[in-house]
Amino acid sequence: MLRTHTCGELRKTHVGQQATLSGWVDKYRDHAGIVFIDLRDRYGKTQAKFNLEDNSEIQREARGLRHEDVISVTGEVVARPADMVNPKLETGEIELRVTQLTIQGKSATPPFLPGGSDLPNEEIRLKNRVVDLRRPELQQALILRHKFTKLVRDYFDRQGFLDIETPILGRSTPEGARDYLVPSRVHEGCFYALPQSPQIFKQLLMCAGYDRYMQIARCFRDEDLRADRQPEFTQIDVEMAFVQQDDVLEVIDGLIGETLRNLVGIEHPLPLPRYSYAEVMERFGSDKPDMRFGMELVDLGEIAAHCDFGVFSSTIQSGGRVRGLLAPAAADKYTRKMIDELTEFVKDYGAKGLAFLRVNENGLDSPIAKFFSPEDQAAIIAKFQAKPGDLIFCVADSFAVSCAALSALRNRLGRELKLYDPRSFSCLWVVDFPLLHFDAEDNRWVAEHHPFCYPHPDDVPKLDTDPGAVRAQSYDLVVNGYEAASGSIRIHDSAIQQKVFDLLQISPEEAEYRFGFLLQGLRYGAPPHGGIALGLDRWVMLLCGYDNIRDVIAFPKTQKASDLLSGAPSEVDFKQLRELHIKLNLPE
RNA sequence: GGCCCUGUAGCUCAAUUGGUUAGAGUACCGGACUGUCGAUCCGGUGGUUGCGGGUUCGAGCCCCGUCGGGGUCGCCA
Repeated sequence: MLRTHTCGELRKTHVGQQATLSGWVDKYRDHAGIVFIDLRDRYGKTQAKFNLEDNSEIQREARGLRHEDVISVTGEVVARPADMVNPKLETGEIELRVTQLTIQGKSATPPFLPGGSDLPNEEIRLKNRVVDLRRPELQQALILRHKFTKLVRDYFDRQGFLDIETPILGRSTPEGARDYLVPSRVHEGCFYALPQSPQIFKQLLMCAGYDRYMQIARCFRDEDLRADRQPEFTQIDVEMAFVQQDDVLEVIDGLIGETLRNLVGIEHPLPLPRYSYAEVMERFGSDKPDMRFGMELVDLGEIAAHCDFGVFSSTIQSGGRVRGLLAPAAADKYTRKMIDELTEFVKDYGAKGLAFLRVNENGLDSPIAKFFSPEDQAAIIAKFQAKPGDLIFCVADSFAVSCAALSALRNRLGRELKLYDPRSFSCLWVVDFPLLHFDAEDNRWVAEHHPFCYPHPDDVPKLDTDPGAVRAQSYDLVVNGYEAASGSIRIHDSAIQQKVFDLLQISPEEAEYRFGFLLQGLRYGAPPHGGIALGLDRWVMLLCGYDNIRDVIAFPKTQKASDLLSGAPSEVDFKQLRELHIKLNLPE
């Protein structure tokens, strides 16, 4: 071994022992007669000391060491003089008095220093990912990711789940996200699709009798990226047979409890609270509300309907909603200019404007206050339970727009007003999603989750009469405002499946052509089953307290889905294309 | 596809708002220094201001286009 200990390991108890450490030169301090090297590996840092009197040859060599050189050093672990202890280092009570030095790998001048305080921009970091990955923050994130996946596998193993792999090269299925396609050499003109999720395969495994399945599965979706979305990402994929919705939620409750307890030391109350989709949309305007703080939406419909403010009253008349939220003690914190900025912000979500009301000792102070009678002003204050110094924002629009605008505003205000501890966790289930929504553009019903999602038993009759009111047996796990998992009970009854296909305007022939292999699986004795998938990258991001998943992925892609390190995607040889029967037809 | 932010030395940033030779810290190179830990001190190298046009006596700064990076809306069953 080229080391006897790691760079995070040595303590006062090792004093007097011989030790060999290997690692990267994090910092060097050259005093001519004495040279200090902070040697770094993923376990920590240890100071190596090269004294002229100990060995002049090695000491001279040490003076040539530079950042990121890889070296091995051997010597005696010695206690530092009391006034030379470095409390910032775990190993700060000792140092290694070096008598042997091997330069294992000299480094070219690095583009930036992993130990530096100024972080370069992300483009530089991604192009030089090897250097970036040496940063302790990134190393800790990947270590936590490992601990999480291990905890997940152990948890499901204890519960009797089998880890089974499913194909990466699959069949393109319609609906859902855009597929990544892989051309077939053997089958001219045919393509595989990379899985958006192992959805159909895990259902087939249920039909095949593997009644508890889990997999940490890579998924691919060719859609635009976000801070929490990569084109390839990892799901903790779970499916269970002979279960109902409560059974799935219970298993996941246990996993979440164990995860938060073991990885971040938080006892989250269990079972996780459950809210209906209708309730969270009404109270928070979002199907993934951040419950670390309150600031619930308040309905002003009654007052708006009869007030003199035309924007409000006409919205109510045309079937829209007037709702608002209260920013506590924010009246002085938001100047008119800042409120104008918030108005622009909500316009991104379709709102046409943002009304605001400052609450003071005398009532409401606002350009629109004059439209409200003293009684209505008092009623508004009462509804919001407003106190002097508070600031009320209102949006008048369709239900959908008021939800989108106010929930975005709520998240922003919660963050800006520091209404919650960013290290805290708030997890909840959202259940009873609608099964379908009507796509006005295409003039048809579209599955909210996916076409195999079982309707709520009480709502099955409504499939014929009022499809929009049918609830699904589907559920999302929401953590700090992120969709952290999503799943459903699946249809295993071919008559109901047919009914859903009918609503989705998928003909029997088309269904057979597109999902024949699933329908065939369901035909030969299908058990009731359901499952869920957790977004692994998002979970690790949340556990780390980060706000983008690139910092928990070793080699992530940019917003344009390219890998700046390897240069993917790239052009390929004409020969490769010819073998695949592909002719390029590029835009001008 | 839309909107917003961004690109100046290897890296992090500045440049008195259009004005002379684009600066600083750090890294790198050379020198001094035997207890530093953001070592210190002295000196030095380093720039097609992402790229291409335009306006102007004059552009890092203004305009148009384009490329890269980030955020977001649409999109993501």
